[in-house]
Amino acid sequence: MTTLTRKQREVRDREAQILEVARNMLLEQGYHGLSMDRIAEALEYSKGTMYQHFSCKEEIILALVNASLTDRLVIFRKAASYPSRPRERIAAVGVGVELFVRLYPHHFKLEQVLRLSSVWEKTSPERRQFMHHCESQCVGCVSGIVRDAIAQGDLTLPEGVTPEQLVFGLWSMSFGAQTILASSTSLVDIGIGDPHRALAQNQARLLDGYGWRPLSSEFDYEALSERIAREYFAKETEQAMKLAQKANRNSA
Amino acid sequence: MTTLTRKQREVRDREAQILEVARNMLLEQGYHGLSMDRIAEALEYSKGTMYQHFSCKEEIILALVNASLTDRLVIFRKAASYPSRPRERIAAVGVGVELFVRLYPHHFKLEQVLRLSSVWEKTSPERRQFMHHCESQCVGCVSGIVRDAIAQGDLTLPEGVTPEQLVFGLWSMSFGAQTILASSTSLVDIGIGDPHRALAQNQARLLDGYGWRPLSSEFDYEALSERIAREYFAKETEQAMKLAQKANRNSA
DNA sequence: CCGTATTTTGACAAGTCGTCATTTTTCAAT
DNA sequence: ATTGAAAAATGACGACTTGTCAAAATACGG
Repeated sequence: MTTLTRKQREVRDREAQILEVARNMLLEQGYHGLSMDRIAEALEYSKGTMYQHFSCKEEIILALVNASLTDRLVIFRKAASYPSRPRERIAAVGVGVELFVRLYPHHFKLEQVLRLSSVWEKTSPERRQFMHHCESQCVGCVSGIVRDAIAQGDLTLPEGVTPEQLVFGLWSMSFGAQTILASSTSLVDIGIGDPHRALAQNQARLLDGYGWRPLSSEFDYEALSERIAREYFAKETEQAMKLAQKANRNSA
Repeated sequence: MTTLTRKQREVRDREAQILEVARNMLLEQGYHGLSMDRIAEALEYSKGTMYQHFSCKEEIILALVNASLTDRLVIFRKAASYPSRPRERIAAVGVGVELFVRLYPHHFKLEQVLRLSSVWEKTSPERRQFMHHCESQCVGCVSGIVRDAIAQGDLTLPEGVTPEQLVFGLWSMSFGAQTILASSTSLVDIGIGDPHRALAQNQARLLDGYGWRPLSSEFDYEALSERIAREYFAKETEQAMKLAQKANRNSA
């Protein structure tokens, strides 16, 4: 397996370096702050070499997004395998998403850039496909849980409503909230003190609205989430903690 | 009132022309397709003149967004004044948003661009403030309805849940769905045939989840929405129809 | 008709991206 | 070691940005 020549290893490492530098540039200086010249300068390579790794800067952005999306899928799969009633497995997905957001605080900013048509259109079919794969697998994880709930009699969807429609509800709410969060300075002004909590509660209420049992009033939702985070996602939670501490230290 | 010199009128008209040209450019060629040079060329003015109207292209984008946002606020206010039970007034807001989306199909694409930090940061405080004003007024409209519902006994929010939190739920879901819609080619692949309908139903279920009466099962939600669109928003609906026809003609 | 005030202009500086002919490096075969 | 062909790295270049500003064109009151 490890039959990579020194050259090949060098190339692979450099790719990682490019992504690392690009991520920081994007984070610190936004989309316009990302420039091929400056990445090359930072790594002490020429611009031409950069273009041997990525055909344009949009490809770098998509590569970054795909990297976090890969990890998100791992989290989704683990959450969907949480050995419990479907309603609790959905809660585990919610916990997973929150952990993901904490582990990749930049992800939604990048995804936002990527969704611009003039950025998206420059990306390669290969990377696009990979992204779509990750996305549809994530949707599939959740709709699988929905189907299990129906099979077990915990949930009955009305005529004409598909599991995917319900998943779309959770997805759009989560995506919307995270995007607003990532790009809005002042959510507190409007009266939302703890947006993550608000999101979790709203999602729970959406499921309640579909009559998915047990209803959020029938069990301690917060306690469950906390337990899932602490026990089932122990490793990820710890990692997120460390990252938060590091961020604190840097800002201090 | 009409004490504008010919010169002043010229200037005002030109501003409208700039926005018109810029909107089409953005729509047809995306963010990267918008260039000051090309706007100037299209209007047969020099670039310098453009910069007398807008200090940068980001300002143009925000001006466009503010224009549609102004109309959105009008729609929200009208919807909130729908003379009926709060639950139906909320439905009217939903109808209003859908009409808005149809009247300004470009709005969410532009808002998406605007939310990029590197775009937002270049805009002027005056225009930012105007946008925030529109947004908080819209949120205020909806939270007013929520408060009315509580006062009338149709809705009881649990301890620690504010009306704004519920509004955040509706907002994030709507925003998320519209953004996904505006930037995703293939929602059908995932199994969402009619996203607008799916959104409306999910929002209704969210309110059901909070126990806001009458529940969506207790009245014909679709019929109500249709009636509101046809009767209460007659003018706007007709306008949207015309726009759709025009779009069809153009694509044919 | 004149002189000032305002508006318009487009050449310019500084900065992008992506290309591609040259140069440099690598490495297997001698 | 030496060679020479293949692969990789380079950076000057063309074509594009945005935003500025001295100079030219225009407007307009007296």
